[in-house]
Amino acid sequence: MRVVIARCEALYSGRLTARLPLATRLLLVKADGSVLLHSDGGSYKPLNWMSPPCSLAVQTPGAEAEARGVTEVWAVQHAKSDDRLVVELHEVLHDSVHELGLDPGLVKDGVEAHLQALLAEQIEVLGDGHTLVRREFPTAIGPVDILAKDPAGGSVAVEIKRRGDIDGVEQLTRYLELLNRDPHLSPVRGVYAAQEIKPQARVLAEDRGISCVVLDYDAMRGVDDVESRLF
Amino acid sequence: MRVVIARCEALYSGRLTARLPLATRLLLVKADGSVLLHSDGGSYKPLNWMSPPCSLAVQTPGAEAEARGVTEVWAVQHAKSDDRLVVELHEVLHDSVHELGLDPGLVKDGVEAHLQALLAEQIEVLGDGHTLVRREFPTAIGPVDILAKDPAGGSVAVEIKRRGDIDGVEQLTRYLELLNRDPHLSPVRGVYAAQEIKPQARVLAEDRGISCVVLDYDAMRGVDDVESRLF
DNA sequence: TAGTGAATCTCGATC
DNA sequence: GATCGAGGTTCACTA
Repeated sequence: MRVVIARCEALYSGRLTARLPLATRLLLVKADGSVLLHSDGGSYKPLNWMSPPCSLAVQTPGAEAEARGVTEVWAVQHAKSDDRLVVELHEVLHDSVHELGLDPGLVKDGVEAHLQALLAEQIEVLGDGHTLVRREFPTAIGPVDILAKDPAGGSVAVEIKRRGDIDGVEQLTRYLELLNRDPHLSPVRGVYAAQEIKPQARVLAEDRGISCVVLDYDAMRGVDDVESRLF
Repeated sequence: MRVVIARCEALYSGRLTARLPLATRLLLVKADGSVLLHSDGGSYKPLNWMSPPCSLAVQTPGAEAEARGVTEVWAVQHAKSDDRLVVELHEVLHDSVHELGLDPGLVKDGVEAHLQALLAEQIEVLGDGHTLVRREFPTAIGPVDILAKDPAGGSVAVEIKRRGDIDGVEQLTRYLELLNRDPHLSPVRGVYAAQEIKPQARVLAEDRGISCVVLDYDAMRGVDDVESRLF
Protein backbone atom coordinates (compact mmCIF):
# COMPACT_ATOMS: atom_id res chain seq x y z
CA MET A 1 0.00 0.00 0.00
CA ARG A 2 1.44 3.28 -1.14
CA VAL A 3 0.18 6.43 0.57
CA VAL A 4 0.72 9.75 -1.17
CA ILE A 5 -0.46 13.22 -0.25
CA ALA A 6 -0.21 15.56 -3.22
CA ARG A 7 -1.63 18.62 -4.90
CA CYS A 8 -3.11 17.13 -8.04
CA GLU A 9 -5.65 17.24 -10.85
CA ALA A 10 -7.37 14.19 -12.27
CA LEU A 11 -9.27 13.15 -15.38
CA TYR A 12 -11.43 10.05 -15.59
CA SER A 13 -12.88 8.72 -18.79
CA GLY A 14 -14.87 5.54 -19.11
CA ARG A 15 -18.55 5.07 -18.52
CA LEU A 16 -18.59 8.79 -17.91
CA THR A 17 -16.13 11.66 -18.13
CA ALA A 18 -15.17 13.47 -14.95
CA ARG A 19 -12.60 16.02 -13.90
CA LEU A 20 -11.04 16.90 -10.54
CA PRO A 21 -9.64 20.44 -10.33
CA LEU A 22 -6.32 21.14 -8.63
CA ALA A 23 -6.38 20.48 -4.87
CA THR A 24 -4.50 18.61 -2.18
CA ARG A 25 -5.71 15.02 -1.85
CA LEU A 26 -4.81 11.60 -0.51
CA LEU A 27 -3.77 9.11 -3.18
CA LEU A 28 -3.73 5.41 -2.34
CA VAL A 29 -2.15 2.75 -4.51
CA LYS A 30 -3.13 -0.72 -3.40
CA ALA A 31 -1.19 -3.93 -3.92
CA ASP A 32 -3.50 -4.98 -6.75
CA GLY A 33 -2.71 -1.74 -8.63
CA SER A 34 -6.01 -0.03 -7.85
CA VAL A 35 -5.90 3.70 -7.13
CA LEU A 36 -8.09 5.80 -4.83
CA LEU A 37 -8.25 9.61 -4.60
CA HIS A 38 -9.75 10.81 -1.33
CA SER A 39 -10.61 14.26 -0.08
CA ASP A 40 -10.73 15.19 3.60
CA GLY A 41 -14.48 14.66 3.88
CA GLY A 42 -17.49 12.99 2.40
CA SER A 43 -18.20 9.36 2.95
CA TYR A 44 -16.15 6.28 2.26
CA LYS A 45 -16.47 6.79 -1.48
CA PRO A 46 -13.37 8.28 -3.07
CA LEU A 47 -13.65 11.35 -5.29
CA ASN A 48 -12.27 9.20 -8.05
CA TRP A 49 -10.71 5.78 -8.37
CA MET A 50 -9.70 2.92 -10.61
CA SER A 51 -10.81 -0.59 -9.73
CA PRO A 52 -8.64 -3.64 -10.30
CA PRO A 53 -7.49 -5.13 -12.56
CA CYS A 54 -5.57 -2.11 -13.71
CA SER A 55 -2.01 -0.89 -14.16
CA LEU A 56 -0.33 2.31 -13.05
CA ALA A 57 2.28 3.93 -15.30
CA VAL A 58 4.21 6.91 -13.91
CA GLN A 59 5.14 9.30 -16.72
CA THR A 60 7.03 12.55 -17.07
CA PRO A 61 4.73 15.41 -18.02
CA GLY A 62 4.65 16.84 -21.54
CA ALA A 63 5.81 20.39 -22.21
CA GLU A 64 2.29 21.81 -21.91
CA ALA A 65 1.62 20.02 -18.61
CA GLU A 66 5.04 21.01 -17.25
CA ALA A 67 4.21 24.64 -18.01
CA ARG A 68 1.08 24.22 -15.86
CA GLY A 69 3.24 23.05 -12.98
CA VAL A 70 2.77 19.29 -13.36
CA THR A 71 5.77 17.38 -12.04
CA GLU A 72 4.55 13.80 -12.51
CA VAL A 73 1.72 12.05 -14.36
CA TRP A 74 0.01 8.84 -13.22
CA ALA A 75 -1.75 7.05 -16.02
CA VAL A 76 -3.98 4.32 -14.63
CA GLN A 77 -5.47 2.04 -17.27
CA HIS A 78 -8.08 -0.61 -16.64
CA ALA A 79 -6.96 -4.02 -17.90
CA LYS A 80 -10.23 -5.09 -19.53
CA SER A 81 -12.21 -1.95 -20.39
CA ASP A 82 -11.11 1.40 -21.78
CA ASP A 83 -11.60 3.07 -18.41
CA ARG A 84 -8.73 5.40 -17.76
CA LEU A 85 -7.70 7.67 -14.92
CA VAL A 86 -4.98 10.28 -15.42
CA VAL A 87 -3.65 12.05 -12.35
CA GLU A 88 -1.43 15.08 -12.76
CA LEU A 89 0.67 15.65 -9.65
CA HIS A 90 1.85 19.20 -8.98
CA GLU A 91 3.50 18.74 -5.62
CA VAL A 92 4.08 15.64 -3.52
CA LEU A 93 3.76 16.37 0.22
CA HIS A 94 4.05 12.82 1.49
CA ASP A 95 4.95 9.47 -0.01
CA SER A 96 5.30 6.22 1.90
CA VAL A 97 4.91 2.50 1.23
CA HIS A 98 3.64 -0.06 3.75
CA GLU A 99 3.42 -3.83 3.80
CA LEU A 100 -0.04 -4.86 4.91
CA GLY A 101 -0.34 -8.49 3.86
CA LEU A 102 -3.53 -10.31 3.07
CA ASP A 103 -6.58 -9.32 5.06
CA PRO A 104 -8.66 -12.05 6.70
CA GLY A 105 -11.74 -10.05 5.72
CA LEU A 106 -14.93 -8.92 7.35
CA VAL A 107 -17.17 -11.29 9.28
CA LYS A 108 -20.78 -10.14 9.02
CA ASP A 109 -23.80 -11.07 11.05
CA GLY A 110 -27.42 -10.38 10.44
CA VAL A 111 -29.33 -8.43 7.86
CA GLU A 112 -32.23 -9.58 5.75
CA ALA A 113 -31.20 -13.21 6.25
CA HIS A 114 -31.50 -12.72 10.00
CA LEU A 115 -34.95 -11.14 9.63
CA GLN A 116 -35.99 -14.12 7.53
CA ALA A 117 -34.72 -16.61 10.11
CA LEU A 118 -36.45 -14.73 12.93
CA LEU A 119 -39.76 -14.52 11.07
CA ALA A 120 -39.58 -18.21 10.19
CA GLU A 121 -39.14 -19.00 13.89
CA GLN A 122 -41.86 -16.56 14.90
CA ILE A 123 -44.26 -17.10 12.04
CA GLU A 124 -47.19 -16.29 14.36
CA VAL A 125 -46.17 -12.65 13.87
CA LEU A 126 -48.30 -12.97 10.71
CA GLY A 127 -51.30 -13.81 12.90
CA ASP A 128 -52.37 -16.56 15.28
CA GLY A 129 -52.50 -20.04 13.83
CA HIS A 130 -50.04 -19.46 11.00
CA THR A 131 -47.58 -22.26 10.32
CA LEU A 132 -44.33 -22.34 8.37
CA VAL A 133 -44.21 -24.39 5.17
CA ARG A 134 -40.62 -23.50 4.30
CA ARG A 135 -38.09 -20.72 3.83
CA GLU A 136 -36.77 -20.00 0.32
CA PHE A 137 -39.72 -21.75 -1.32
CA PRO A 138 -38.61 -22.34 -4.92
CA THR A 139 -40.45 -20.96 -7.97
CA ALA A 140 -39.46 -20.71 -11.62
CA ILE A 141 -38.29 -17.12 -11.19
CA GLY A 142 -36.48 -17.62 -7.89
CA PRO A 143 -37.26 -18.54 -4.30
CA VAL A 144 -39.98 -16.83 -2.25
CA ASP A 145 -38.59 -15.78 1.15
CA ILE A 146 -41.19 -17.65 3.17
CA LEU A 147 -44.21 -19.80 2.35
CA ALA A 148 -46.69 -20.32 5.18
CA LYS A 149 -50.25 -21.55 5.82
CA ASP A 150 -52.93 -19.49 7.52
CA PRO A 151 -55.39 -21.04 10.02
CA ALA A 152 -57.91 -21.63 7.20
CA GLY A 153 -55.34 -23.70 5.33
CA GLY A 154 -54.68 -21.03 2.67
CA SER A 155 -51.17 -20.39 1.37
CA VAL A 156 -49.30 -17.23 2.31
CA ALA A 157 -46.25 -16.01 0.41
CA VAL A 158 -44.04 -13.63 2.36
CA GLU A 159 -41.48 -11.23 0.88
CA ILE A 160 -39.07 -9.83 3.44
CA LYS A 161 -37.07 -6.61 3.11
CA ARG A 162 -35.19 -4.47 5.55
CA ARG A 163 -36.66 -1.39 3.90
CA GLY A 164 -39.95 -1.99 2.13
CA ASP A 165 -39.60 -0.25 -1.22
CA ILE A 166 -41.85 -0.41 -4.25
CA ASP A 167 -39.51 -2.94 -5.91
CA GLY A 168 -40.28 -5.56 -3.30
CA VAL A 169 -44.01 -5.25 -4.04
CA GLU A 170 -43.33 -5.85 -7.72
CA GLN A 171 -41.16 -8.85 -6.85
CA LEU A 172 -43.83 -10.34 -4.60
CA THR A 173 -46.49 -9.66 -7.26
CA ARG A 174 -44.49 -11.71 -9.79
CA TYR A 175 -44.15 -14.57 -7.28
CA LEU A 176 -47.86 -14.48 -6.45
CA GLU A 177 -48.83 -14.60 -10.11
CA LEU A 178 -46.71 -17.73 -10.55
CA LEU A 179 -47.72 -19.43 -7.31
CA ASN A 180 -51.40 -18.87 -8.05
CA ARG A 181 -51.02 -20.88 -11.24
CA ASP A 182 -50.30 -23.94 -9.08
CA PRO A 183 -53.65 -25.57 -8.23
CA HIS A 184 -52.11 -27.24 -5.16
CA LEU A 185 -51.30 -23.86 -3.64
CA SER A 186 -53.88 -21.47 -5.08
CA PRO A 187 -55.22 -19.20 -3.76
CA VAL A 188 -51.98 -17.71 -2.41
CA ARG A 189 -52.17 -14.53 -0.32
CA GLY A 190 -49.25 -12.08 -0.27
CA VAL A 191 -47.62 -10.53 2.79
CA TYR A 192 -44.99 -7.82 2.51
CA ALA A 193 -42.88 -7.83 5.68
CA ALA A 194 -40.24 -5.18 6.38
CA GLN A 195 -38.68 -3.22 9.21
CA GLU A 196 -40.02 -0.11 7.50
CA ILE A 197 -42.55 0.17 4.66
CA LYS A 198 -42.47 3.22 2.39
CA PRO A 199 -45.87 4.91 1.91
CA GLN A 200 -45.83 4.41 -1.87
CA ALA A 201 -44.99 0.74 -1.44
CA ARG A 202 -47.83 0.34 1.06
CA VAL A 203 -50.33 1.96 -1.29
CA LEU A 204 -49.24 -0.24 -4.21
CA ALA A 205 -49.26 -3.37 -2.05
CA GLU A 206 -52.71 -2.77 -0.63
CA ASP A 207 -54.03 -1.87 -4.07
CA ARG A 208 -52.96 -5.36 -5.10
CA GLY A 209 -54.44 -7.06 -2.07
CA ILE A 210 -51.05 -7.61 -0.47
CA SER A 211 -51.01 -7.02 3.27
CA CYS A 212 -48.12 -5.21 4.93
CA VAL A 213 -46.42 -6.24 8.18
CA VAL A 214 -43.89 -4.03 9.91
CA LEU A 215 -41.27 -6.16 11.66
CA ASP A 216 -39.80 -5.03 14.97
CA TYR A 217 -36.27 -6.38 14.63
CA ASP A 218 -35.20 -5.69 18.21
CA ALA A 219 -38.39 -7.22 19.64
CA MET A 220 -38.03 -10.32 17.46
CA ARG A 221 -34.37 -10.64 18.38
CA GLY A 222 -35.37 -10.23 22.04
CA VAL A 223 -37.83 -13.11 21.80
CA ASP A 224 -35.15 -15.10 20.04
CA ASP A 225 -32.67 -14.44 22.83
CA VAL A 226 -35.16 -15.56 25.43
CA GLU A 227 -35.93 -18.71 23.44
CA SER A 228 -32.26 -19.55 22.96
CA ARG A 229 -31.79 -19.24 26.70
CA LEU A 230 -34.74 -21.51 27.38
CA PHE A 231 -33.92 -24.28 24.88
CA MET B 1 -6.59 13.93 7.37
CA ARG B 2 -4.86 11.52 9.70
CA VAL B 3 -3.18 8.49 8.13
CA VAL B 4 -2.38 5.53 10.36
CA ILE B 5 -1.01 2.11 9.53
CA ALA B 6 -1.61 -0.33 12.35
CA ARG B 7 -2.18 -3.92 13.31
CA CYS B 8 -5.72 -3.82 14.58
CA GLU B 9 -9.02 -5.55 15.20
CA ALA B 10 -12.39 -3.88 14.75
CA LEU B 11 -15.99 -4.36 15.82
CA TYR B 12 -18.91 -2.64 14.15
CA SER B 13 -22.40 -2.65 15.52
CA GLY B 14 -25.32 -0.77 14.09
CA ARG B 15 -27.48 -1.82 11.20
CA LEU B 16 -25.53 -5.06 11.36
CA THR B 17 -22.81 -6.55 13.51
CA ALA B 18 -19.40 -7.20 11.94
CA ARG B 19 -15.94 -8.11 13.12
CA LEU B 20 -12.49 -7.64 11.60
CA PRO B 21 -9.84 -10.06 12.89
CA LEU B 22 -6.33 -8.90 13.72
CA ALA B 23 -4.40 -7.70 10.66
CA THR B 24 -2.36 -4.75 9.42
CA ARG B 25 -4.57 -2.10 7.84
CA LEU B 26 -4.73 1.51 6.79
CA LEU B 27 -6.82 3.72 9.06
CA LEU B 28 -7.96 7.11 7.82
CA VAL B 29 -9.48 9.79 10.02
CA LYS B 30 -11.01 12.57 7.96
CA ALA B 31 -11.52 16.17 9.02
CA ASP B 32 -15.22 15.56 9.61
CA GLY B 33 -14.38 12.79 12.10
CA SER B 34 -15.27 9.91 9.78
CA VAL B 35 -13.08 6.83 9.93
CA LEU B 36 -12.14 4.38 7.16
CA LEU B 37 -10.36 1.02 7.51
CA HIS B 38 -8.79 -0.16 4.27
CA SER B 39 -7.01 -3.35 3.34
CA ASP B 40 -4.41 -3.60 0.59
CA GLY B 41 -6.90 -4.81 -2.00
CA GLY B 42 -10.50 -5.00 -2.98
CA SER B 43 -12.36 -2.07 -4.40
CA TYR B 44 -12.77 1.46 -3.19
CA LYS B 45 -15.06 0.29 -0.41
CA PRO B 46 -13.36 0.12 2.99
CA LEU B 47 -13.48 -3.05 5.04
CA ASN B 48 -15.23 -1.02 7.68
CA TRP B 49 -16.01 2.62 8.29
CA MET B 50 -18.02 5.19 10.17
CA SER B 51 -19.80 7.90 8.24
CA PRO B 52 -20.09 11.47 9.48
CA PRO B 53 -21.38 12.94 11.68
CA CYS B 54 -19.46 10.98 14.27
CA SER B 55 -16.87 11.41 16.99
CA LEU B 56 -13.65 9.55 17.70
CA ALA B 57 -12.60 8.93 21.30
CA VAL B 58 -9.16 7.42 21.92
CA GLN B 59 -9.19 5.26 25.05
CA THR B 60 -6.73 3.18 27.02
CA PRO B 61 -7.51 -0.53 26.81
CA GLY B 62 -9.05 -2.41 29.72
CA ALA B 63 -7.10 -5.12 31.53
CA GLU B 64 -8.56 -7.90 29.38
CA ALA B 65 -7.78 -6.07 26.13
CA GLU B 66 -4.30 -5.17 27.32
CA ALA B 67 -3.64 -8.84 28.02
CA ARG B 68 -4.55 -9.53 24.37
CA GLY B 69 -1.91 -7.01 23.26
CA VAL B 70 -4.16 -3.99 22.65
CA THR B 71 -2.28 -0.73 23.16
CA GLU B 72 -4.96 1.75 22.18
CA VAL B 73 -8.74 1.71 21.57
CA TRP B 74 -10.59 3.95 19.13
CA ALA B 75 -14.26 4.27 19.92
CA VAL B 76 -16.09 5.90 17.02
CA GLN B 77 -19.68 6.78 17.79
CA HIS B 78 -22.21 8.04 15.26
CA ALA B 79 -23.77 11.33 16.39
CA LYS B 80 -27.38 10.53 15.50
CA SER B 81 -27.78 6.74 15.45
CA ASP B 82 -26.41 4.04 17.74
CA ASP B 83 -23.92 2.92 15.09
CA ARG B 84 -20.60 2.28 16.74
CA LEU B 85 -17.16 1.22 15.54
CA VAL B 86 -14.53 0.07 18.03
CA VAL B 87 -10.99 -0.37 16.75
CA GLU B 88 -8.42 -2.09 18.93
CA LEU B 89 -4.91 -1.12 17.89
CA HIS B 90 -2.14 -3.58 18.68
CA GLU B 91 0.78 -1.84 17.00
CA VAL B 92 1.04 1.49 15.22
CA LEU B 93 3.43 1.34 12.26
CA HIS B 94 2.79 4.79 10.86
CA ASP B 95 0.94 7.89 12.00
CA SER B 96 0.85 11.22 10.19
CA VAL B 97 -1.51 14.19 9.83
CA HIS B 98 -1.97 16.25 6.67
CA GLU B 99 -3.79 19.48 5.88
CA LEU B 100 -5.81 18.99 2.73
CA GLY B 101 -8.27 21.86 2.74
CA LEU B 102 -11.67 21.87 1.07
CA ASP B 103 -11.99 19.97 -2.17
CA PRO B 104 -13.56 21.71 -5.17
CA GLY B 105 -15.30 18.44 -5.98
CA LEU B 106 -15.90 16.28 -8.99
CA VAL B 107 -17.19 17.65 -12.30
CA LYS B 108 -19.23 15.01 -14.13
CA ASP B 109 -20.35 14.82 -17.72
CA GLY B 110 -22.83 12.55 -19.39
CA VAL B 111 -24.93 9.66 -18.18
CA GLU B 112 -28.60 8.85 -18.51
CA ALA B 113 -29.48 12.54 -18.76
CA HIS B 114 -27.26 12.78 -21.83
CA LEU B 115 -28.92 9.74 -23.42
CA GLN B 116 -32.30 11.34 -22.82
CA ALA B 117 -31.22 14.64 -24.42
CA LEU B 118 -29.76 12.82 -27.42
CA LEU B 119 -32.87 10.69 -27.96
CA ALA B 120 -35.09 13.76 -27.65
CA GLU B 121 -33.05 15.42 -30.39
CA GLN B 122 -32.99 12.28 -32.50
CA ILE B 123 -36.48 11.00 -31.80
CA GLU B 124 -36.61 9.43 -35.29
CA VAL B 125 -34.42 6.69 -33.79
CA LEU B 126 -37.79 5.28 -32.65
CA GLY B 127 -38.86 5.07 -36.32
CA ASP B 128 -39.53 7.46 -39.19
CA GLY B 129 -42.21 10.06 -38.60
CA HIS B 130 -41.97 10.10 -34.81
CA THR B 131 -42.21 13.50 -33.15
CA LEU B 132 -41.29 14.65 -29.65
CA VAL B 133 -44.10 15.76 -27.35
CA ARG B 134 -41.86 16.52 -24.38
CA ARG B 135 -39.12 15.23 -22.08
CA GLU B 136 -39.97 14.46 -18.44
CA PHE B 137 -43.69 14.21 -19.18
CA PRO B 138 -45.38 14.45 -15.77
CA THR B 139 -47.64 11.75 -14.35
CA ALA B 140 -49.03 11.20 -10.86
CA ILE B 141 -46.27 8.76 -10.01
CA GLY B 142 -43.42 10.74 -11.54
CA PRO B 143 -42.26 11.96 -14.93
CA VAL B 144 -41.96 9.69 -17.97
CA ASP B 145 -38.56 10.18 -19.63
CA ILE B 146 -39.98 11.00 -23.06
CA LEU B 147 -43.47 11.25 -24.55
CA ALA B 148 -43.67 11.14 -28.35
CA LYS B 149 -46.19 10.68 -31.17
CA ASP B 150 -45.90 8.03 -33.84
CA PRO B 151 -46.77 8.72 -37.51
CA ALA B 152 -50.32 7.44 -36.93
CA GLY B 153 -50.81 10.02 -34.17
CA GLY B 154 -50.60 7.47 -31.36
CA SER B 155 -48.80 8.28 -28.12
CA VAL B 156 -45.47 6.65 -27.28
CA ALA B 157 -44.01 6.62 -23.75
CA VAL B 158 -40.26 6.05 -23.63
CA GLU B 159 -38.32 4.86 -20.61
CA ILE B 160 -34.56 5.36 -20.93
CA LYS B 161 -31.87 3.50 -19.03
CA ARG B 162 -28.18 3.10 -19.47
CA ARG B 163 -28.55 -0.57 -18.64
CA GLY B 164 -31.96 -2.01 -19.40
CA ASP B 165 -32.86 -4.08 -16.34
CA ILE B 166 -36.15 -5.63 -15.37
CA ASP B 167 -36.87 -2.74 -13.01
CA GLY B 168 -37.15 -0.30 -15.89
CA VAL B 169 -39.80 -2.49 -17.52
CA GLU B 170 -41.84 -2.46 -14.31
CA GLN B 171 -41.44 1.30 -14.06
CA LEU B 172 -42.58 1.82 -17.66
CA THR B 173 -45.50 -0.59 -17.11
CA ARG B 174 -46.74 1.55 -14.22
CA TYR B 175 -46.48 4.70 -16.34
CA LEU B 176 -48.33 3.06 -19.22
CA GLU B 177 -51.14 1.92 -16.98
CA LEU B 178 -51.61 5.48 -15.75
CA LEU B 179 -51.20 7.18 -19.12
CA ASN B 180 -53.70 4.83 -20.72
CA ARG B 181 -56.34 6.02 -18.26
CA ASP B 182 -56.12 9.46 -19.92
CA PRO B 183 -58.57 9.45 -22.87
CA HIS B 184 -56.60 12.29 -24.52
CA LEU B 185 -53.51 10.10 -24.75
CA SER B 186 -54.83 6.53 -24.90
CA PRO B 187 -53.79 4.24 -26.44
CA VAL B 188 -50.19 4.77 -25.31
CA ARG B 189 -47.50 2.44 -26.61
CA GLY B 190 -44.37 1.73 -24.57
CA VAL B 191 -40.77 1.82 -25.74
CA TYR B 192 -37.89 0.68 -23.56
CA ALA B 193 -34.68 2.34 -24.74
CA ALA B 194 -31.27 1.48 -23.33
CA GLN B 195 -27.63 1.11 -24.31
CA GLU B 196 -27.95 -2.53 -23.36
CA ILE B 197 -31.07 -4.55 -22.66
CA LYS B 198 -30.86 -7.62 -20.42
CA PRO B 199 -32.47 -10.76 -21.89
CA GLN B 200 -34.94 -11.15 -19.02
CA ALA B 201 -35.95 -7.51 -19.32
CA ARG B 202 -36.49 -7.94 -23.06
CA VAL B 203 -38.68 -11.00 -22.55
CA LEU B 204 -40.79 -9.26 -19.91
CA ALA B 205 -41.09 -6.10 -22.01
CA GLU B 206 -42.14 -7.91 -25.16
CA ASP B 207 -44.56 -10.05 -23.18
CA ARG B 208 -46.24 -6.80 -22.17
CA GLY B 209 -46.24 -5.37 -25.68
CA ILE B 210 -43.39 -2.98 -24.92
CA SER B 211 -40.88 -2.66 -27.74
CA CYS B 212 -37.17 -2.51 -27.02
CA VAL B 213 -34.71 -0.13 -28.65
CA VAL B 214 -30.96 -0.46 -28.15
CA LEU B 215 -29.32 2.95 -28.21
CA ASP B 216 -25.88 3.38 -29.75
CA TYR B 217 -24.49 6.11 -27.52
CA ASP B 218 -21.38 6.77 -29.60
CA ALA B 219 -23.33 6.89 -32.87
CA MET B 220 -25.91 9.24 -31.38
CA ARG B 221 -23.19 11.45 -29.93
CA GLY B 222 -21.51 11.38 -33.33
CA VAL B 223 -24.68 12.58 -35.06
CA ASP B 224 -24.98 15.18 -32.36
CA ASP B 225 -21.44 16.40 -32.99
CA VAL B 226 -22.08 16.64 -36.71
CA GLU B 227 -25.30 18.53 -36.08
CA SER B 228 -23.66 20.94 -33.71
CA ARG B 229 -21.03 21.62 -36.33
CA LEU B 230 -23.66 22.18 -39.01
CA PHE B 231 -25.90 24.51 -37.00
C1' DT C 1 -19.15 -16.48 -16.29
C1' DA C 2 -23.38 -14.13 -16.40
C1' DG C 3 -27.40 -12.78 -13.93
C1' DT C 4 -29.91 -11.40 -9.83
C1' DG C 5 -30.76 -9.09 -5.54
C1' DA C 6 -28.88 -6.63 -1.35
C1' DA C 7 -26.16 -2.76 0.58
C1' DT C 8 -23.78 -0.08 7.30
C1' DC C 9 -25.11 1.24 0.03
C1' DT C 10 -23.81 6.77 -1.46
C1' DC C 11 -25.30 10.76 -3.90
C1' DG C 12 -28.17 14.12 -5.92
C1' DA C 13 -32.60 16.23 -7.14
C1' DT C 14 -37.06 17.24 -5.90
C1' DC C 15 -40.93 17.94 -3.07
C1' DG D 1 -36.32 16.50 6.24
C1' DA D 2 -38.27 12.72 3.48
C1' DT D 3 -38.47 10.40 -0.81
C1' DC D 4 -37.12 8.65 -5.12
C1' DG D 5 -34.04 7.29 -8.72
C1' DA D 6 -29.28 6.52 -10.39
C1' DG D 7 -24.66 4.78 -9.71
C1' DG D 8 -17.98 4.44 -13.21
C1' DT D 9 -22.68 1.59 -8.19
C1' DT D 10 -20.00 -2.66 -5.35
C1' DC D 11 -20.67 -7.19 -3.45
C1' DA D 12 -22.14 -11.86 -2.76
C1' DC D 13 -24.38 -15.70 -4.43
C1' DT D 14 -26.06 -18.90 -7.86
C1' DA D 15 -27.29 -21.36 -12.09
